[in-house]
Amino acid sequence: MKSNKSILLVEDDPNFGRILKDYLTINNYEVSLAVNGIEGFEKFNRSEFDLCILDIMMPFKDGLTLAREIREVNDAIPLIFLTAKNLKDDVLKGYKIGADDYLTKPFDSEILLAKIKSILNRKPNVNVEEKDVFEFDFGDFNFNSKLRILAHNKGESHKLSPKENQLLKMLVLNFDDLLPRDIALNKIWRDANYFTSRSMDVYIAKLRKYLEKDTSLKIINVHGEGFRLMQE
Amino acid sequence: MKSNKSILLVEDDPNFGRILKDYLTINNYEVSLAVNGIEGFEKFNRSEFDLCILDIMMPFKDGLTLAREIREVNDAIPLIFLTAKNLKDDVLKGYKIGADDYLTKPFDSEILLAKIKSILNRKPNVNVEEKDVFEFDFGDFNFNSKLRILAHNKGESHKLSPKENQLLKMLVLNFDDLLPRDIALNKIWRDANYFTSRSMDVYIAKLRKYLEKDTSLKIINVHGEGFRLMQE
DNA sequence: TAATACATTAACATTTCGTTAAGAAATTTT
DNA sequence: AAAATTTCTTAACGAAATGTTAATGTATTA
Repeated sequence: MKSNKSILLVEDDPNFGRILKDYLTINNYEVSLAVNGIEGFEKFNRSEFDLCILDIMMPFKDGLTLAREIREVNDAIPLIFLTAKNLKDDVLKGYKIGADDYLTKPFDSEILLAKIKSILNRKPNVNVEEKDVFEFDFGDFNFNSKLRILAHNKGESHKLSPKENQLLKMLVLNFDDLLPRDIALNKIWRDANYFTSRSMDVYIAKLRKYLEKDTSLKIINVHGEGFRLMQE
Repeated sequence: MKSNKSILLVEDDPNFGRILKDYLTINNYEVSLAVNGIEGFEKFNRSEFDLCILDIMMPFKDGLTLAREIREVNDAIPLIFLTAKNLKDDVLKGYKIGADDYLTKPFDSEILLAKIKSILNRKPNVNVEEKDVFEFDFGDFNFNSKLRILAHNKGESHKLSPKENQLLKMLVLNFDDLLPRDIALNKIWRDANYFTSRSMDVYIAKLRKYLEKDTSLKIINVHGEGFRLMQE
């Protein structure tokens, strides 16, 4: 029975890190401890984790930067931040990156445990089936979302910016179907409001410009709902 | 921005409740405020919410008891608890019931907002239950209510507005049967009065115009009752 | 036939979208 | 670390889509 969930703990204070690791281990989690953001990211890439607990204040690479890097690779894994008391800004930045929760040090270990359980219980591994496809052919294009390259059959290639890339990928994954605005906004911009919505429109316009080399492809708007990439 | 999420807020302090409700409303949530657990449970059962924020300390029926009742009916809806001081026991009880998060009063409103967004953005909790049917064939038409397209077999497609779309969907779901006026009004216009009724008439007229490409289809009026989509 | 309910068109108000451009912010190059 | 480049956000504004209401006429019922 390997039901033990594994946790990546990144904490620069060795004493505190050790104690916390032991506490979590006693409570049947498999814990990997890294002492800074750089080591944290290496460990993250080397194995699979169910949850990350990141101290925000760390030398070399802080927890927020690490979180951004992790999010680029994995947009689903739950993140919990540890922050010194009253650093509201850090907390909000954390949520903006896509944190699931935060705790202000010093915190109660039982509560951390409850949070971990709560977070892990509600996510029975959502993205299991979603094997990460990153190359697509549609219309006259070949699109590699890992290299962020959109190549036209008989034309030059185009490098895509991160946002262009994510948006196009979501459109392609929903080819001929609706990509709801809110879903794209919450996934790519991590917030759905007037401004992010305007920003998304700008990116739709950019993508339309790229795609117009194949006139059979269209990104059409469904008013009030979202966009649909289709071929006529 | 449409598709506002709705929140049930249960808080016995009327001043605080009012302020919090207003704050959330400004931030585009639809908030229903209840002043105690009893009223909270009634409201919960009367309509659909995306999230509940429950004060723990309340007269008559406290937040934890209310949460247990809610969980009996709905084991997925996110719950956030508000607790007065650091009443660790309450917090742990809350998580045991299946809370998603908690905040200790006084708390920062921006952080509450970030938490709400974080919880609501990991969406797949909500729509797991019923896969919505959204494609219909009737007469010479194919109707896709997700893309809001009404396509004629040998003719062009028609884009439908949200209200046209909802109304046609209700008619189709009641094909050959009566669609009562107030049912449609309450569902689509969220209110049944003289003006919404006139507006519905306008939309019935629009739909009739679309459907007249297939002369066998009719939307007939049942005087004083409603409408009936039928094929003769 | 009077009262009520329904049908249709058109004018208007509101919301959402598309696009360009300016300038922040981040990243890369020098 | 300064400069150049790329990426992203925000503003502005016109265009398009949507929704409401008024006005007027027609059908149904009592």
